[in-house]
Order: sequence, then structure tokens, then C-alpha cells
Amino acid sequence: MKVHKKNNKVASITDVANAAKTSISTVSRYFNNPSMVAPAAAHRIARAAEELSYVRNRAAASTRSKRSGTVGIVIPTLESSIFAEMTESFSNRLLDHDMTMLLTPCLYDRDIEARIVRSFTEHRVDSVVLVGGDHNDEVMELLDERQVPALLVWNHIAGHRLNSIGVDNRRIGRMAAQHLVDLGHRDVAVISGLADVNDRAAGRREGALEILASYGLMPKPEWILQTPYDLDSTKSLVSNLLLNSKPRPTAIISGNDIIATAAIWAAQSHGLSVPQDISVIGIGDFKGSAEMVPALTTIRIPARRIGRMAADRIAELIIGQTSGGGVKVENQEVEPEFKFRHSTAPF
Amino acid sequence: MKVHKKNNKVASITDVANAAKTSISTVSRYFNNPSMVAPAAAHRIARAAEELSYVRNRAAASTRSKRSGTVGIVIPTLESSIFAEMTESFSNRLLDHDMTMLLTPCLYDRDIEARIVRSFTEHRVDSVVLVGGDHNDEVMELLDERQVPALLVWNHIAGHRLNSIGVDNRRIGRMAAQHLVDLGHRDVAVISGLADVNDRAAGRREGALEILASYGLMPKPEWILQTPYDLDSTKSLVSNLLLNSKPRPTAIISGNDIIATAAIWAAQSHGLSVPQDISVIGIGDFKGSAEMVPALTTIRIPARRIGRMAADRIAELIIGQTSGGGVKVENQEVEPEFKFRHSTAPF
DNA sequence: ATCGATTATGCAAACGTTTTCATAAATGGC
DNA sequence: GCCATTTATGAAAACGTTTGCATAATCGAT
Repeated sequence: MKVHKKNNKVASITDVANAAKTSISTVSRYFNNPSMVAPAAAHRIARAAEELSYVRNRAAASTRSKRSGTVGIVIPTLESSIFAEMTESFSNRLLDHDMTMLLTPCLYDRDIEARIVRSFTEHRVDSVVLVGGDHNDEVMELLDERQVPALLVWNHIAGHRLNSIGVDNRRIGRMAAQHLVDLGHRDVAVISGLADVNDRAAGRREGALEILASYGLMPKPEWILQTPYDLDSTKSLVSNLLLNSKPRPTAIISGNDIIATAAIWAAQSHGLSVPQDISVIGIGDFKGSAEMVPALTTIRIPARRIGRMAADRIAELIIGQTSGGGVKVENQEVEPEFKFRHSTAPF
Repeated sequence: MKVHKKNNKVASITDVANAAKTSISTVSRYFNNPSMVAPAAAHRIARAAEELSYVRNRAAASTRSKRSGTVGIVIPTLESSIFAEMTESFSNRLLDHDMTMLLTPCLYDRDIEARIVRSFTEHRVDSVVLVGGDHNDEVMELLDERQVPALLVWNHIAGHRLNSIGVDNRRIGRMAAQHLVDLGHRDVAVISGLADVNDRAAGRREGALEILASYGLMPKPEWILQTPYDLDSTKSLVSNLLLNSKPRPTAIISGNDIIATAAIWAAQSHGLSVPQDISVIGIGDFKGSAEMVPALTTIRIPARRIGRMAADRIAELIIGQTSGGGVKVENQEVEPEFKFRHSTAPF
């Protein structure tokens, strides 16, 4: 019976070094910087590692090297696929950079977000990604003190002290409103997400109202509504709106595609057809928005692109930080794209 | 100028110990087992930690303690919200157990899954959660060799050597078929997910066909279709089916709610109404299925419950493992629930 | 006061790596 | 062949913790 390693424990770098008749330094170099080790040694190490089914311990490595190879991202929700596309492309791209993602939803709650970021820092993530620009002081302090490179996504925030990549939500709100005005609508309702916990929602609403006001079309207060991004509560909210307005709005600007979908369903369930009886425009262009009946007119936010850009930017930030020369803060705007489909029509 | 810590580096446990005039052992105990330290010392430590904005280093801790406080979960996709509810409740519950989740989507690709699991083990996760029962040999070996407690979710797999929590997909398939047969349908099409990369899809399809066959209602081959869980490709698949069948099927069994939704949209876009012209049944009861028009008849998989159960089970497995007394493998089945809504009607 | 038990603490070894520094071996230009 | 590089290696310190062991302090009962 051949003894491979110290009894029943999992193999460590030392075991591999012994088996390969070399030093642990060389084994370490083999894994981190293969070009530094001679072919013969490399071969022996590869064999030994295979033989012992060695798996390197990144947690241990991070104590000395300061890099854990993980990046933490907190998103408001996993549900409703709002952030799914971005997160998915982000994660894929991150894999290419040989990093692992710690993903946790915070349910649109800033305190939970803070708790999560704290737990991320305990695990010494190399970087943190956050959605939007509105965060607890505690989060900001933590990131600051520990000098964790951070990136804000989804929102373009000109002049923010943290890096950001995203869209200009006010502008998107304006685009949506302009479209409806151009179509001849004068009675339009604005249904946004929860503006006080969600700066994206707030921006879009402001943009929409700005345009409407500029045409003297400011909706009456009962037509400016807020709702969580949630199909069921939004559907009943819109149902009420539709039932209780004597002259109904002829168009609805929705804070995102979820709200738009719920609005369309609310209309349909009351026998109204979209867009003949009422026009609905969304924001986001989520999966399925183009396929639904009627296909949703919306303003596309290029989620996958944001995800990829974020991963690449993270890589930059991290190498910039370890190499000492601080990378300067950048706020990148990505362009939204108007998608005229079948849920809006001239009035 | 008061020197708090070794210059500009972040505070370590040693700095806290010095500031609190105690030993690092005591500080360590304060964080891991507060009851072991005297109130006076505890107070000094709390103050010092606060003062220095100390954040403990879990990565370093895990080298000695063997527990990293992380669990890795790989899911097929983040999109289409299939697993969103489960993952979200899982993550919340995990937070209660003071653990952090590493989540990565594998895009229904077993090789990517293997790569992710490997990266998880490099980070020394305390446990791994996988969806379904079908995995690479490499994954199984890895989990085995390193004795990582693992849990399979979504699928109930009687007699699997790994723990599992989930539903019996064959049974669900049978329920769906039985419902349509009971309604008097004789011409039913079965559109499942990709059965060869997805054991859930395979199980459901088998169950459905089993019932159909038992009534002598086995669909012709052109009516037994597979498709990725994807709104656009499924919609065009169903469009073709509807256009090209001379007698059309009067009902469609869909592998999940995504497929059902796409099927309904396909029908609607050809001027057919659901359920008058064609009945459609889904599986899953995802968010929004109850709100769409028509509300979707489906078989609910209690995703949130699975998520919570999984987190609790993980906690058990981990303490069971560290306390030495191996926890025995358990395969728990959770009950699906039939939801009769408005997308199916008697023929 | 004394003893035994309990509680709280500190010391130092261990965990599995990376990395600095020094040295040995190989290479190349002449 | 000789010296100056270059390349590959190893020894040992460091990283920030946890934990086993030993000791000191406190306490309660006699």
C-alpha cells in the first residue's frame, strides 16, 4: 500500500510538492504562473496533482496574496428577470477572468444590502458591484475604508465618486413620454416603480413628467402612481385606475416592462384592447417583451452589454489596484434604444 | 497623533487585541463565541473593533477552522425566473444561518457546471447545491473525494446517493395529462424542455406520455416536441405546429410555464383564443402565471419552500459534518399543487 | 482560610498558501 | 572555455486566523 498523502486528509500543496519531488514554491508557481517553471518539473507536478486530486485552496492563498478571486454583487431581486440578463452575462465574463461571483439579492432593502456588503468584505472580495447609486452610508464607508474597488451598474451617474456604467434614466423617461406625445396622446398616466427606494424609477418618472409638463400635459395626481415591480400588485393598481377614471387615460407610461405587462393584462381583463383602446409603453425590453401579444413598445436597456462591460471594468479596477497605480473613476453611459412595436398607436 | 494600527493597512485581529489590551485568542473568541469572554473584555474589544473599523477575515479564518461560511449553488439559468424564487428564498434563509451564497448560472451546460463546482471547491465552500440529478462524473468525483456535503434540489430522486429535495416530475407530467384527458381532449400535443440536458423535462414528458398512452391517446411524433425554455424560440415552434397541423391539437401540455406562455402567445398571434380554440396547461406556477390573460392553468412547484428547506438542510449537513457524526442521506419529496385557472377548458 | 471546581485568559502551534531573497544551474557571446 | 546573464529552484517568513493546552483568576462550599 502506497501512501500518497498524510492519511485521509485532502492533499495540500505540500503533499503535491513531496510527490513531485520539488518544493512548494515551485508548485505554487506552477499554478499561478506556469511559464516560470521548467517543463520537466511542470510535468511532474501536473502528474502529482492529478494523482492526489489536489485542489488548490484559494481561501488560504488569499491570506498572503491579498487577492481572493471573488467579486461580490448585490442586486435588488432575482425575480422578474430584471437583472437576470445583466447578471448572467456578467458572471460569464467574470469566469473568463478566472474569478468567482458572490451574488446576493437584497430585496430593494438598503439595510439588507449593507449587511450583505459587510459579509462580502469579511470574505475579502476583490471588488463589489452595486445596482444604482443610492446606498447606505455604512456601505460607502466600508468600501472607502477598505479601499475595495466598487462599481455601480445600471445607472449612469455623472460625477459620482464611484465608477458607474449604465443608462441615463431621466433621458429614458423623456423618450417614453415624447413617443406618446408624438402619437397624439394627451391623457397619459405615469406608473413608476417605488421612487423612494429606487433611483432608477425616480429618474424615469422625473424625465417623463418633465416632457409631459413641457407640453402642458401634466397628469393629474391620481394618474401619477407608484408600485413595486410586481405583476400582481401592479395589475390590481392599474385595474383600479382603469375602473375609476371617468375619462380614462389613453396611454400609460410604465416604469419598466413588468409594469407595462401588468398594465396590458389589467386592460385586457377588463375587455379593453391594447393599443386600440389604450396605449402602453414599457422600459427595459426584457426577455419576452417582443413576443407577447401585443408586442411591447419599449425602450431597450442593453443589459447584457452592461454586464460584460462591468466584468471587464472590474478586472481593470482590480489589476489597477494591485499594481498600485490607482485607476481613475469613470462614469460610462450606455445608450438606450427605442423599440416601436405594437402596444402603442396613434390616438 | 495617535497611532491606531500599523500605518495604512486595514486592521487585523492583532491590532484589535492590542487596542483592547487583550490577546488575539480572546478577540477571536469574542467574535465566534461571545459567551466565552468576560463582559469587561467584550466591551473593550467591541470598542476597539469599532474604533479601528475592524472587519474579520473569514478567508483567513477558514484555513484553520475548515469552515468558510459559504455555500455554492449552481443553477441552469438566472433568466426566465424559473429558479429565481427558489434561489431567493434559499439565499435569505442562508443569511439567517450566517452563511454567504456563491451563485453561478451554468446555462444548462454540464461542463460549465463542472468548472463552476471546481471553482467552488477551490474556494472551499462548506457545501454545494445543484439542480436536478444529472451531473458530470467529474462533479460527482470532486464532491466525493473532498467530502463536500451536497444537496440536489428541484427534483425528488428516490434512492440517489446525494441528498435531494424536490418534486416528482413524472408524477407532475401525469397530473397535467390527466387533467386534459378528464376535460375530454383527445388530440393533445406535448411540448417539453430539452429532455437530454434536463432530467426534469424528461421526467415530465415521460409522465405525460404515459397517461396519454394509457388512454390510447399517444400523440403522433410531430406533436411531441422539445424546445429550450425560451419565449421566442418556443413561440415560433408552436406557431409552426399550429399552422402545419391539419386537424390542430385541441390542447397542449407544456413542460413549464415559460413554454405555456409562449404557446398561448403563439395561438393568440394567429387569432386563436385560449381556451376556446385550444387549451394550454403549464408546469411550475411562476410569478405572473396567475395574472396573465387568460390566467394559466398549471401545476405549482413550491419553489420558495424548496429554497427554505434546502437552506435548513444545508445547515444540518454542515454541522453534522463538522461534529463528526455523518448525517445520513435523505431524499425529500415536496408536493406539487394543481391550479385550475382559465387556460384550459372542456373540449 | 482552604480546597476544588469553574471561568477567563494567553501562548504558541497550526492552517495552506504566496512571495522575497539567495543560490544553483543553464545559456550565450566572445 | 570563461564570464555575464538569464532561468529555475528552494528556504523561510509572512498572511490573519483558530484552537489545544496550560495557567491564572474567581467563586462557592466547607
